[in-house]
Amino acid sequence: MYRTKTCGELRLADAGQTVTISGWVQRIRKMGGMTFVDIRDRYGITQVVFNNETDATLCEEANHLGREYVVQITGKVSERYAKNPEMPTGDIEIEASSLNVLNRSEVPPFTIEDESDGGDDIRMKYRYLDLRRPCVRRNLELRHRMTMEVRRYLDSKGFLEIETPMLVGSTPEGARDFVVPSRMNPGQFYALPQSPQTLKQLLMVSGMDRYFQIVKCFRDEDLRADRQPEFTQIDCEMSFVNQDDIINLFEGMAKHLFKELRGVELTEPFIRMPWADAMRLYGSDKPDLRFGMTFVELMDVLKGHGFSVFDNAAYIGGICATGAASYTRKQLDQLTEYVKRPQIGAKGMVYARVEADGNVKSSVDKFYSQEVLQQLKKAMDAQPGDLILILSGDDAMKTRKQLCELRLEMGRQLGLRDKNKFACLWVVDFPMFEWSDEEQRLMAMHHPFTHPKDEDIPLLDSDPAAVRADAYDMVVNGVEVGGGSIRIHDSELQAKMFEILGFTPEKAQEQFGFLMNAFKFGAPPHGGLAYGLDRWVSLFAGLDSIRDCIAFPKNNSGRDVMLDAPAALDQKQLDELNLAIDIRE
RNA sequence: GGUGCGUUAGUUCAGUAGGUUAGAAUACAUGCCUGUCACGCAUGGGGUCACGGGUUCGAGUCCCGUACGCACCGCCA
Repeated sequence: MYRTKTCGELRLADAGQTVTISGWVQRIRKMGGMTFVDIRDRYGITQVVFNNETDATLCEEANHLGREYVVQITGKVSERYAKNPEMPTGDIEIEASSLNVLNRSEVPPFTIEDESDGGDDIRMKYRYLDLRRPCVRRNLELRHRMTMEVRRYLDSKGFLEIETPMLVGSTPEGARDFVVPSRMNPGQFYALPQSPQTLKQLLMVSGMDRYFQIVKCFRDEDLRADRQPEFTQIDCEMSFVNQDDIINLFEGMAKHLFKELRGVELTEPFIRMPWADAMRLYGSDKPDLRFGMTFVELMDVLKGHGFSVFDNAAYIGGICATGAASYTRKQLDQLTEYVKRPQIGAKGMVYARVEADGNVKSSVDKFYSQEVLQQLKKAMDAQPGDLILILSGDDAMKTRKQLCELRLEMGRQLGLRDKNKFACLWVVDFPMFEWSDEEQRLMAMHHPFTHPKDEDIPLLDSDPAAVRADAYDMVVNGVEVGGGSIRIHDSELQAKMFEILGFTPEKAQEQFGFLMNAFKFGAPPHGGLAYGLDRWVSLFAGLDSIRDCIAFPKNNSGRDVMLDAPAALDQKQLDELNLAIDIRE
């Protein structure tokens, strides 16, 4: 038997017992005649004491242990002379009577403790050591608890967990596919699923009624802190439901997760904000509602006073930063530089302070009378001590996105984006299509299986860009944590959708014939939603990157530096797969 | 495809205006130490300053390029 107790469970009440523990050497403290060794396992750290007077040979052995040695220790649990209130096991120690080195360790490339890692590169190369650090391990424990709660919740609602294949066909719409060559079908390729979207719809045609799957999805696109090429979705689909049914059920799940995993009771229904409002008030389809600072349109107030930048602008929008009138000229210049960065692209920024006496002092005073500035103050609902920041531009949507970046930055600077505060909402009524400059055609904003709003179906022919969809995203703290839609279940409407998206009937049949055929055999009305598991865990754990809650993530370049993947194939493998490599410049 | 920041001891970092032999902490090794828990003290080993080129009498330091890492834009139905 390797152990009778773990390193996290012994307490004062256990004193007097003889126990055996196994674990890794965290740290050794040699005091001369006695030696303390901290032993770590997944459950905690327990101090073992070796005493020269009790057993000189054993104590000498302990002196030659190294960090991360794997050891098995038997001894008597005893109350410490000097207790450590910082440790859960700090009241006791084990007086060692035997020491068994189960495995030695080289000196690790970085010390295994919360405060230090070797930097991202070395952490990932030695990820198995990184995962020994409690702060990283806790993220995986949270992830486990979340998947368990998801299964518990969905099972209680009658969902069936059904697996769908990882080797599927490539689809043209959406992200790039990862492809897998078929040895038995020379020159042909599988693709890894970007999501089980069409398969889960087919399960609805099958009458499965309620499906879910905690499933890996694959997208061959560039990475970000919140984007990995393989990521995990909590993928769900339901039959005989409308948008409200789905939103209510999954809002319930979100509240269940908040309660069970964060101890946060969310009693109010989540706000349901039309996409158009989100864009108008926050300049984003995933607004961070932890703070206000909503946009106010100022064209009526500020145009026509001789300030040509505003007079020529199609859109002028302002935000009011409460209490920020004390911002210095330098801070304001830095903000201006921030919004002028190429990634944001604003031309400039105008600011106005509301002073203690109620007067407004702006960066464009020479164009505006105090009377007009008072109108500005009123429009912004600004109080003495507040700071008004204004952006303008030719293109309302682009300017709103710039203002959105400014709002988020101000929120950050004013400490309004507290990781322990949560603001949840649904963004609903997304547009059905968006124009792609690159492809010179309309693209599905959500995906091509999304049902248009019934009242907008007549517009499909006359004004497709104005059609709204039965699509919805859940947004928490400015993060899109999930999204879904009611699907089309009528093969004719689906065919029409492909037509608008620029598919010929032949192409549509070739790519999605299996789905449209299935719809001819009694497809029920259905819809669903997918939550991003990695993003939920990151949100609850307060992580900056989803990498930290994935056991073995890819780096910024999509590489696994531990496995050194991807890598070239040898010629024999290429031959078997009928592949030739031709790398272009 | 693009922008920004970074790369100095095993690790985390400092390195002044371009000037002798590149420092600190920590880790590691050895010794001392019987109540430590970031123990302490002493001694010691450890560096192709990412790589290549350039400017200069002289480059860790300035310039150009490359590689790698991170963040972001594009992209992500």
